[in-house]
Amino acid sequence: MIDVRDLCENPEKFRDSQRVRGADVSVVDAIIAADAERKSTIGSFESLRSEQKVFGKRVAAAKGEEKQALLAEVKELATAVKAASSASEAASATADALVRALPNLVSDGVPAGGEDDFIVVKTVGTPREFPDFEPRDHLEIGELIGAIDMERGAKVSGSRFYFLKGVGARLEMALLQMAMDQAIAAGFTPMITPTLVRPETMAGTGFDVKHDAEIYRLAEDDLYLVGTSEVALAGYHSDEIIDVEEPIRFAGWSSCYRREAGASGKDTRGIIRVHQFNKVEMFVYTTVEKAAEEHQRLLAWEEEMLAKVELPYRVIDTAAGDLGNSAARKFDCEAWVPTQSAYRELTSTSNCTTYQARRLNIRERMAVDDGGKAGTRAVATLNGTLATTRWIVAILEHHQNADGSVTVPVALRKYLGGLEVFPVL
RNA sequence: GGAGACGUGCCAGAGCGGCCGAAUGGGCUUCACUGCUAAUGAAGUGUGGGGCACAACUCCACCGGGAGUUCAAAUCUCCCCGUCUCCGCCA
Repeated sequence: MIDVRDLCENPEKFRDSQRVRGADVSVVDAIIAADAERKSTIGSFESLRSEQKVFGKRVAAAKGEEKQALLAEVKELATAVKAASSASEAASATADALVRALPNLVSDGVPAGGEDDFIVVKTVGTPREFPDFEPRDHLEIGELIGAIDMERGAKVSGSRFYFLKGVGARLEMALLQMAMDQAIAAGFTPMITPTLVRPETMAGTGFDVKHDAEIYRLAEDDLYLVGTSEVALAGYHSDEIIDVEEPIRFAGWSSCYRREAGASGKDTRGIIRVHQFNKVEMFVYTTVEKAAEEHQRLLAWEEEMLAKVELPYRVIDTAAGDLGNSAARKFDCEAWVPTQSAYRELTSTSNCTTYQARRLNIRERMAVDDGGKAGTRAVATLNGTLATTRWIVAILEHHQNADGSVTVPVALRKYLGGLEVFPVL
């Protein structure tokens, strides 16, 4: 969530942010009003409560008849306190709900508009031409080399489920391992995270547990399957005061689960859009001041991975309306998928500034000059993809040969026992 | 799955209806002492929120989380979460 004090002091900044997102501007004023109401109800509760406490001391000191008289008198006050208390709780809850529903303040420079209004930051490499043969799509190749079995995935688990088999399974492990190794070399702490989390953790990361159709729920246990290890990694330091003098960098390895509820009919072929996949995700806790430059670093690490698998790609600066609630800015790396003649998202890195940290109550201690009191403030969080199952799509298609075999990118070979080609079976 | 114990501040650990935001010890910070280190002494040392100038000051809330009893709850009751111990069961 955002900083309410900031919002009350600079409402126009937040209205602008809502505008570029194409979101409702009036909520800004609704929040200001709700916050004023919250303050006024807290004020009346506190003065009544204070009065009650003073009275309570007199009751404790008194004896016999005098005590009985005081008790009779204070009972009325007690009901008034109770009423004021519930009024202030209700007002706080209302204000809180409004604030939590407000998406993050969009960073300066983010293009306005929706999904199609992104800016291409740069394009790296050139899409491969296929002058000598008609390229096969990743599923056709995957079946030829015995890497992907969609049919049996559907038989066992339903649509959008699959088996990775043989070189397919090996490729995925190689990819993720290479991502982990790169992260570790860069100073990240490797993490294998829970994939079922509590509602508070889900909500803290910015997901709406009740309404988000993407989330798998285990109603019986009130647990939620994560769509990314970001959720668990953000929750890791919840309700803590941490030291982010040096950025805390985690590389999370986990399976990810997505219902893909709004995507029926979209990307139905192959493993480009599936209910379950694996991912290595970078997650960073840092200061607000350092967040933007860290964001660039995350992007650079993603590009380093893309270079290793030798794929042409472009980087886009996602438009405000397509940011999601938590992000203030988001860069996607999209690799060229030959049979679709399109760039498809392989990585996504978001700067969530203090949005997630506020929801999850993750703070840092501020520096003090002399022996005075040290305050706290929310940290910034960022995340970015290093590798996912979807990368297999681009790798198989881009590196395919005329006979259906696939040349293994050089950097991956050492993770595949030196294998240079995935042969047709 | 069954039985029980516990959950307090940075840590350890008291408190078990009002005198408790919370003893005591350790840690940490500052100051003093000291040739340096150590030792010793003194003071300070939570978070969030309201009033107010986001100062001083003052008030309110917080003793795992939530609900309740009471004029009053860290302290009593209930629910949830977590930790530990024992028994059973099982990859």
